[in-house]
Amino acid sequence: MSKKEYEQSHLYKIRHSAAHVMAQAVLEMFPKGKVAIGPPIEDGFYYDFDLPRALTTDDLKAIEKRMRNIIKKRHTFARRELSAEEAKEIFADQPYKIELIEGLETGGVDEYGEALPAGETPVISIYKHDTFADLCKGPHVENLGKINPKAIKLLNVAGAYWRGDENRQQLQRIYGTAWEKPQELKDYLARLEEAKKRDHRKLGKELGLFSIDAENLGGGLVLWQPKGGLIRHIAEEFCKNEHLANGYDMVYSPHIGKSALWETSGHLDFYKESMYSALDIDGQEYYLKPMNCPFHILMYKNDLRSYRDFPLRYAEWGTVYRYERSGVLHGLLRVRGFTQDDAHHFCREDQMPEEIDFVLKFCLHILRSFGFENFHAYLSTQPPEKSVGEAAQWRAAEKALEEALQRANIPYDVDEGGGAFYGPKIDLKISDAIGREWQLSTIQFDFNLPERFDMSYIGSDGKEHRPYMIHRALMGSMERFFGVLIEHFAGAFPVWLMPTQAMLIPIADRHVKYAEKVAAQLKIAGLRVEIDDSNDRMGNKIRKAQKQKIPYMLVVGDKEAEENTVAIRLRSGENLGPKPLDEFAAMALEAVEEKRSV
RNA sequence: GCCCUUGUAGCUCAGCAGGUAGAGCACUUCCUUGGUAAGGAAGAGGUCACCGGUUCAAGUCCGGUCGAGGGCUCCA
Repeated sequence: MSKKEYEQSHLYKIRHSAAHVMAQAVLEMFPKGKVAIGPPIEDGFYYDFDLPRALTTDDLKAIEKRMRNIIKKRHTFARRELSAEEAKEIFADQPYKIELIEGLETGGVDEYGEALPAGETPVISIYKHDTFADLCKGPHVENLGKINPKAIKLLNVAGAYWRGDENRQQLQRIYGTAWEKPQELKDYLARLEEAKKRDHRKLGKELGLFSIDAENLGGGLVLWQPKGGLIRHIAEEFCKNEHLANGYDMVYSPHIGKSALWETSGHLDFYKESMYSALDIDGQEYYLKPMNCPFHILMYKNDLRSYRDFPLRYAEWGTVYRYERSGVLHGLLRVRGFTQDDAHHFCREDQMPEEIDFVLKFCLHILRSFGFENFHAYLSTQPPEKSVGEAAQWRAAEKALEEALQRANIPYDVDEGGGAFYGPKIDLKISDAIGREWQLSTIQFDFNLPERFDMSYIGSDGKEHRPYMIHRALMGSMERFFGVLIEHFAGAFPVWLMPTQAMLIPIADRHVKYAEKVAAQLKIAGLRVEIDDSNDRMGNKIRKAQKQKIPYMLVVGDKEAEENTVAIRLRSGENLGPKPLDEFAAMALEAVEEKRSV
């Protein structure tokens, strides 16, 4: 369902109406409470309140109960349009509503304070049910009988700033969810449970993939433990080889650079709040790099460039450091130090469409190799205010991006005016195994840096020209990519990525010798194999391997040792029975080759 | 950074009218040699995040600091 369709849907009305009911319930409990705004959101709704005290989980339960009682009375929703004066009278003791009404009065914003499309004048309307009237443009259900009291639930309370501005009043936001049928609510709650089980922070700990030691090391700084490190190594090796096979040059650059570099690039003007403070080296200021581009540009400028050199593709697994406010750090998904699979393309204008086509295809190839199949792109075009570069350049670049998306047959939305000041871009989001979207890849034009660094090449006309520059990251950052990968596969990675691909499970001590022989052979065949020679019974060895999500469990006992076989159990629980060793090796290697799971 | 919640053994958690720390799993050792998700026993492991206060006495109450979780804002 698209955003537009959602806003037309019955479900949207249910949620919007549930938000009003919640506001009524809260005001009944806190007559002096102030209400802010309460829109439907994906999967539910929220409402912001300014209350005399902090809400507890018991309050949530009480509010929820009250909501059910209100709903059962099946009040009808009545819409009424009114003048600003009258609205101000009605909401005289609701300062947030007054502010919204004033916004509507002067025009340009809707009742949530969001900017309206030019030329649209807002109509002031209220919706009233029972004792509660709210400034609202609707739509709502006709009456509360349309809401199933068993299909709503309040989820949590969180802080939120009035109008998202941290300098203004902080409000209490209650999040709730509402559905048409109780079963849908149940399914939704089950999805939340499933998401919790897949949480990469939990799995990262359980599977020994990575750790973050905020106390001793620092928040947002990731330690890749051996198993996670191995997965990263395999992923990087694959990707780097693909890059080399596709016309990229692999480059390396240092982690710091002189302040002059960042002045030229403009980062110290526009990006300083995301950069760490300067290091003093022999009286000179150096900065930790938040981006790799200036380095690649210096590499470009190291030589006189000819139009014949293009396209030039510099790729680097570049580790960058960006200041993120402590409250936003989140596992691997939001960190302070991370490694981008970064690259910069330099080309001529006439090559640009082809270059975009290439990079998008290459990007999809990489993502598909890791098991992502569903993509959604967002094309962001020139912002209406302040941007660099000529309009013709922007149009040509936007056209190239859009046509590449069409050729690649990727569904996309256009975010008019959503581009950065320095160029249009494509952000590519992937959907994971349980339907959540994650942004990984970005392909972005840059009309700014070539100018700032005065980059040039000699064209066929013998004159100097400015090259086109394209930034791109496919996996985005290794950290975020890994986090998404963990959640996508719930830790059960495809065989080629598993740190341990097969666990040998000797039934008794006397079978360890045979297991060692088998392990040695499988290692020679190129598989990553371990032996569980612990004192546990077979059942527990299987349990341990299963919990580690090891794809193949190879049970060996008297029978197997005698017949030179292994009894194969898959992590799916399927038991394939005894198979000759080379048959197993061929089977596992095929799964590796095809980047399949089991 | 801000608001709410929160911080006890490697992990998951109990301990609560304030009276000198507990369980399960994991770990070590021993017994057991067992055919597809937990065999048994013993042992070791914690200055209850840190600093300060109240008290005869603080894991437990109060204040501060440092972390974590859910959000806001932002983003690879």
